[in-house]
Amino acid sequence: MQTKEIWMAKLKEKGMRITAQREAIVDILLTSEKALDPLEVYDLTRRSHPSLGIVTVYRTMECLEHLGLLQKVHQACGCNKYLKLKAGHHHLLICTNCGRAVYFEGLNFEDQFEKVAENNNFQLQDHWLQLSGLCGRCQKI
Amino acid sequence: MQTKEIWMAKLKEKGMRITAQREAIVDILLTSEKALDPLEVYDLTRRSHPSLGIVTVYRTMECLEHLGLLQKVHQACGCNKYLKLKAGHHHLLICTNCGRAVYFEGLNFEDQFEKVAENNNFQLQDHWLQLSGLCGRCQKI
DNA sequence: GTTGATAATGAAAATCATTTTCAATAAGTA
DNA sequence: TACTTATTGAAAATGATTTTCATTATCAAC
Ligand SMILES: [Mn+2]
Ligand SMILES: [Mn+2]
Ligand SMILES: [Zn+2]
Ligand SMILES: [Zn+2]
Repeated sequence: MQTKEIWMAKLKEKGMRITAQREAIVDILLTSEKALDPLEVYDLTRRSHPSLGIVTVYRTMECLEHLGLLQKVHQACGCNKYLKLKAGHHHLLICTNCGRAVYFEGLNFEDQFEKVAENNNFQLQDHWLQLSGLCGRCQKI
Repeated sequence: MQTKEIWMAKLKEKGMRITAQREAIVDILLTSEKALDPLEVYDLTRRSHPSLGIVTVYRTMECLEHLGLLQKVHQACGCNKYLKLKAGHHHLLICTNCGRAVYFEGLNFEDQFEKVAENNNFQLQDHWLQLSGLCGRCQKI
């Protein structure tokens, strides 16, 4: 099953209807290599679906976030950008020039985080790690 | 020299004037154990300075950020909160219940971050690490 | 395939946070 | 003290997001 089919199935599962607008928005989000904000999604989606309203973009993205398919990404350029979520435990590497986002794994700092929390009398719940730099393409420019 | 004196001196250094409003806002920011957004600073400062306008809070906080005295903190509850900056390289541990923020040091992952970036053909520029959990006081409630 | 209940849509209005404008005021230097 | 000019706060402007609501479209039941 393709990712898009999985996403649409999840929508259906929750009793939501499959509409042309939702399909178009999902297409954009699944294709994008970088996190997008609602206005960016709106502009990109309108190329193929000019009558789309931005309200529908807001509603659809919020809904996809609740379904665990999109996640919010915080960057210097804004905290209202969303990226398709990858299953499992990962962290992000983001290009400061073009915004390309890459999930990476392999680092495991949990124990050290636990120790720091303990030292400070905190009960650790979560952690947030994000790397930023220039992606391959953007280094050459 | 007290921290407040250092802050006021930095303002003066940049040709800015010392006003009662700025002093009151700085008092609140230096006293707070957690990151605050402009509206919170406004409410807290108005207790001692009821005629204060919120525009002045926005302007003062932006200015303190540019001076490197405040930093923006990103949290689930909002990305417009500011915390007094600590000199040197630190990371934050934030209570998800009360917002208390603690700087910690001692962890050094730079080499591993470098390696991850390299593996992904990125030129590393920065990293962002933040831990969250329940602080000592909030665990007991 | 029709029908009907109701979820979804988009335009417009409302709301909320932040920024800009501007006349009055206050800080700090001479 | 007098003067220059940065600062202030009210009000207006802006920009992003949310709400409202009449219309339309989906999809399950016939
Ligand atoms: Mn991790
Ligand atoms: Mn670090
Ligand atoms: Zn790039
Ligand atoms: Zn706490």
